[in-house]
Amino acid sequence: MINKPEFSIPEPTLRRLPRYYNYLKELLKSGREIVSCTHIGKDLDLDPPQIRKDLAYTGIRGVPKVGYQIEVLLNSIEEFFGWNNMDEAFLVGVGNMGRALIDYQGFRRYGFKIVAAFDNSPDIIGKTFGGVEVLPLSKLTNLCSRMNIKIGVITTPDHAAQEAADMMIAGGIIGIWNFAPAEIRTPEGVIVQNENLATGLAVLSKKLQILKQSGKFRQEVDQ
Amino acid sequence: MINKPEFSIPEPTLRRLPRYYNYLKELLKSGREIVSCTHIGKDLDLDPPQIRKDLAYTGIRGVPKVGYQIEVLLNSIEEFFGWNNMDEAFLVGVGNMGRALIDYQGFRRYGFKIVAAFDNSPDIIGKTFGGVEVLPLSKLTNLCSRMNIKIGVITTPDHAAQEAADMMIAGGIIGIWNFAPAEIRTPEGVIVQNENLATGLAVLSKKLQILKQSGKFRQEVDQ
DNA sequence: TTTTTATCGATAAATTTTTCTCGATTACAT
DNA sequence: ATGTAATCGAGAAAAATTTATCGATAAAAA
Ligand SMILES: NC(=O)c1ccc[n+]([C@@H]2O[C@H](COP(=O)([O-])OP(=O)(O)OC[C@H]3O[C@@H](n4cnc5c(N)ncnc54)[C@H](O)[C@@H]3O)[C@@H](O)[C@H]2O)c1
Ligand SMILES: NC(=O)c1ccc[n+]([C@@H]2O[C@H](COP(=O)([O-])OP(=O)(O)OC[C@H]3O[C@@H](n4cnc5c(N)ncnc54)[C@H](O)[C@@H]3O)[C@@H](O)[C@H]2O)c1
Repeated sequence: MINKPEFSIPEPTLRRLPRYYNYLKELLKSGREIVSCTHIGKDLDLDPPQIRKDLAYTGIRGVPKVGYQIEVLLNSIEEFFGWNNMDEAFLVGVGNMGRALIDYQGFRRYGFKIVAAFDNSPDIIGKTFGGVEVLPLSKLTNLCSRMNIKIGVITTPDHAAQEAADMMIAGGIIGIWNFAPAEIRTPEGVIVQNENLATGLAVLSKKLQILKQSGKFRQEVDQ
Repeated sequence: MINKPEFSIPEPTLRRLPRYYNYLKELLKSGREIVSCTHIGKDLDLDPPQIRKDLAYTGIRGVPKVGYQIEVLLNSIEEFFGWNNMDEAFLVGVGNMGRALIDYQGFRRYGFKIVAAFDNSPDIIGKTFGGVEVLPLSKLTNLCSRMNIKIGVITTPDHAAQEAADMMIAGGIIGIWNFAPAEIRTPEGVIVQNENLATGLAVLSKKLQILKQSGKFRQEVDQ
């Protein structure tokens, strides 16, 4: 890897934490107030020491023989990710996927909200989805810097992804959540998070292939 | 990890391969016929030896000083994943995300096709999206086993995910691609691939947070 | 009160994954 | 032809991550 930031938190840990969060949120809802790593491990099919280590990254401490208070744990994860202060984002490409993301309220929990959407199709410009009006692409860069938006979501067709990224970066965006299966070139200091759904599909189908060949093995898998 | 199948292929490799594939497909389109790992590494910001090792898992061999023939490489990856023979899948929960997936033709490339969709809402049952008619849930299990479907996609609300999974499994499904951020309990021999989008979002926002604090670092990130 | 048991934190060991090294191979230039 | 440079494959080394171990602690039981 040529470009590797100084990251003290292991990325696998970073990826597991939201899962714990969801799980704990449900657990709290179900009436439980305290939980141990052993218990979590059983439900999530993970090793308790790993869970303990992951949770420790958020700064939390458990009590021997007892475990963790779920509410405190949830707060600790929220704090760790900074989900308390909302990140406002722009989205480019209001097709099927774009609309799904705009409509979806579930990301609020993670301090994430799409506040404006852009498209180049006259058929879509002017329409409103989930309370967000679709604006012409030409307004993207300017509005972006005026509103001081730092996160952009790309849901354009693949061939338009680079162009969308360029406009976002020109507007001051430094974090791009890219759903197009396309490589985006960006200057230093811009983070691209590729959300390539085909990856999960490929992993699943390969595992299935192996399963079919070599006799049954066990379930469970993360993203 | 309690349940760990005998997997000879590293999962990170499995996750990088579709990315190579997309990239190489574009490269071929652009007129290039041969490529070296050094070249790929520059575009994808990965180390050449790693790429070489990843590609070797598909059984391909390169030529020193030259590299790989892109077309052969693409075939090798297709073969490796078995993308040549189509996997037919069922989908449950025809909301925003479900419709996006049904409409999307891009997964054909990976030997994946949604052939039937199910919902419990009378408003949606009977409608057609992307040539796929929405059927009532009650028909799922039976049709599933009759058509010998092995892969199911869950895009229901979180609270309905387990129920959907149970019906799928009753119908003989052994691979579940789950978009609901919920834990699904399955019997042994069923593979669950969780596609939790919040994971990517959390990783992005955490990296951004670190970036903002500790001065600029570099871009690039995979899913 | 004392013993037993579950769980924690810290650290060590094992495993997995990435990165490096080096000899071999091939194209291209001299 | 011969030498040079780019790239490969295989295996070693390094780094990261996961898993195991162990003493400490607190709750519950005896
Ligand atoms: N739909 C899915 O399930 C799915 C799955 C995996 C990946 N993706 C990827 O997500 C992206 C969007 O997919 P989709 O299904 O929503 O596609 P879509 O065709 O439904 O939507 C694309 C939208 O982008 C707009 N657009 C086109 N060119 C543009 C440009 N230059 N600038 C701004 N907007 C532009 C179009 O007007 C349209 O509204 C694609 O890259 C696709 O590969 C989608
Ligand atoms: N939309 C997004 O961008 C997004 C992002 C991340 C995760 N998700 C997850 O994907 C899932 C679907 O999201 P969505 O935005 O498409 O929701 P949605 O509300 O648009 O669609 C849900 C669909 O499921 C159907 N449904 C409800 N109960 C059902 C049941 N018991 N059996 C079968 N069908 C049932 C509903 O009729 C509806 O058509 C949710 O779990 C959500 O958390 C969505």
